[in-house]
Amino acid sequence: MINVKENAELNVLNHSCAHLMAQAIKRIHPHALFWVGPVITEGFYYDIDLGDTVLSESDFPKIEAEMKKISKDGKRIIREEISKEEALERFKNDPYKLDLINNMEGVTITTFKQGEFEDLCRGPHVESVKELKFYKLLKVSGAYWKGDANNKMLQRVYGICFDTQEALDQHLYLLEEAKKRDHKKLGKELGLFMMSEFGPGFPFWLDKGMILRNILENFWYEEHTKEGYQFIKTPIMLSQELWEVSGHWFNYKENMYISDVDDRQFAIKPMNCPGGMLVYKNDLHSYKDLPLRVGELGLVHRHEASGALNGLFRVRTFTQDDAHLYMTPDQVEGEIVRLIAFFDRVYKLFNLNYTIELSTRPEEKYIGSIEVWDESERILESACKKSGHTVKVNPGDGAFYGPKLDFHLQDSLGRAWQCGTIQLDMNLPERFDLTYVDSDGSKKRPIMLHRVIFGSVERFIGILIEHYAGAFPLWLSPDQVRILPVNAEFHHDYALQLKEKLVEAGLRVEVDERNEKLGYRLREAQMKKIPVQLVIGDGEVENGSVNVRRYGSQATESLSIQDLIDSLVKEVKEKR
RNA sequence: GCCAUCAUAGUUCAAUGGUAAAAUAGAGCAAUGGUAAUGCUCAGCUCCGAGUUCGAUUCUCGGUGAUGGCACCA
Repeated sequence: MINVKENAELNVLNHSCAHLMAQAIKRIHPHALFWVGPVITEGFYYDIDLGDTVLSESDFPKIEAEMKKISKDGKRIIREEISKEEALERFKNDPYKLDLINNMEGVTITTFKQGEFEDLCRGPHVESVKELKFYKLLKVSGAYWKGDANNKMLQRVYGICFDTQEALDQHLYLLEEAKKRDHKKLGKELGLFMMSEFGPGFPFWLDKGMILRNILENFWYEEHTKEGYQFIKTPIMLSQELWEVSGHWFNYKENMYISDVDDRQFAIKPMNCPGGMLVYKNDLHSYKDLPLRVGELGLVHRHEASGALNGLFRVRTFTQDDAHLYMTPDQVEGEIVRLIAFFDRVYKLFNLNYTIELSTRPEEKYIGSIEVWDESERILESACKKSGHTVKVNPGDGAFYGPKLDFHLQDSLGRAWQCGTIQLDMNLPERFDLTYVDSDGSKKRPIMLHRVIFGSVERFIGILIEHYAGAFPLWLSPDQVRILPVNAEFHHDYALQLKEKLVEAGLRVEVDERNEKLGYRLREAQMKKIPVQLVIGDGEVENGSVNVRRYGSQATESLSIQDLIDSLVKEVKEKR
């Protein structure tokens, strides 16, 4: 995907296009009032107050036609600097512009005018509306005024503009490709998971999806074992008192599912940490035990807003690949360097590129001293640098309990996903009074980190589905090999023997012996994106070979059974 | 939660104020096949509730769910 925002020329083009769209809408709906129309990563939008008029995508052709007319007319776009008084006078009938003007202090106020349409704007713009030729309106939605849910909702129209027809076509093509990869669609087609209206936001995992999940989770356990983690499983339901200690009862209650058990209230856990704290406190810890790395694939439930639900990307129950790390202050930096290397290894395996962002102390709502925050942020940043990463800083974006590093993954279509995170927690160790015994026999407070690599297993699988477009590498693929006997009857025995040998070697294999022509069965195997298809007929039976065709390739290759097994087993082992 | 759009066989979809066309998947029969669809037959559907109407799958309202955004967020 093209990042319009980072390309100065496209940026200007898109912003001018937003004005062009506003002008067209104003012509069609003279009562329209406009809030702001910025450029975003992919195009632009404009927030519009149309009173009772409702825009829908079916209005786009009309608006686009009007835009074309204005563009053809070719008015110049004229910049004008005006005084605040002049601005207030000129836009006196527009409450939205007045709001903007009244909030402008010590800046030059400029307007841009094209024909009859004038808009308050910082610019810059293209010279003339003539330059705006290759654009498309994409979607319409509601958006809160000033992004505040307490405010009224405006209508937001999205569009995008390019400097050539080819670039526009390319973009629209990528949007279509993304649709084809939609994990909700592929998940259904490949039998990975399902949704039911009886459980909105609660995915059902199907046979093939469970295979994928189990592979990922086993992989996770193996890698964490290598990294010196121990594993626990904490209950999904715990009493109110615990959530009061952790603070969730006061800060997160509206997102928790709560139930009466005997005479007490219990909550289903929205996070794993409080349970993890209890495990830590179950033992006395020596400084010699640190750093202590405790992992949990923890099933959590959160009552997410109904409108937020989205396939596997946003669900109400999910499994976090969580871990809590406890350490002494002087172990923090080394531990984070180690974590970053670990994250790197995992993401690389999936061919996912990533960037790291550091979120720092919030302006107002935070606990602990500024000195400790500054020191923690310094350590996080320095660990990134030592790992050879540049860090983007998001000032004030940290949690109230500590700063964090977020890992933003880029999938094969260039889209970004926030998955991994490393968070320093200055809150829970205090609340739960965590201690370890130091070398001098005194009790000390450990530093605690939360961290996830996948983020949630569900979301990560959703990303993988779209990233691979459903065609998983061999080691991840729920179905690895499909055996296709040319004639179900004649080649039956050979097919079963072959399957047995492959299964013996640890591969996931099915024989398709249905009474259908080879082409028919092969087509289905291709559509199910099964990595390896083995055709066996008279020739293969005769010389004990297999005919191999890989997903996505037309080429076929003849191999001995042993060579096939060796190469597939090697491929799985190397996680290719 | 908010705004908008949508809801028809397992799936993908057509049509209609007089209970619905098709493809694909499924079952049966015939065909014994060499790298993306063999033919025939059968069976299967209007999300839930109310209203308008002689009659509603179609119109209206409410509910539920989904999709695209907003707000929230792993």
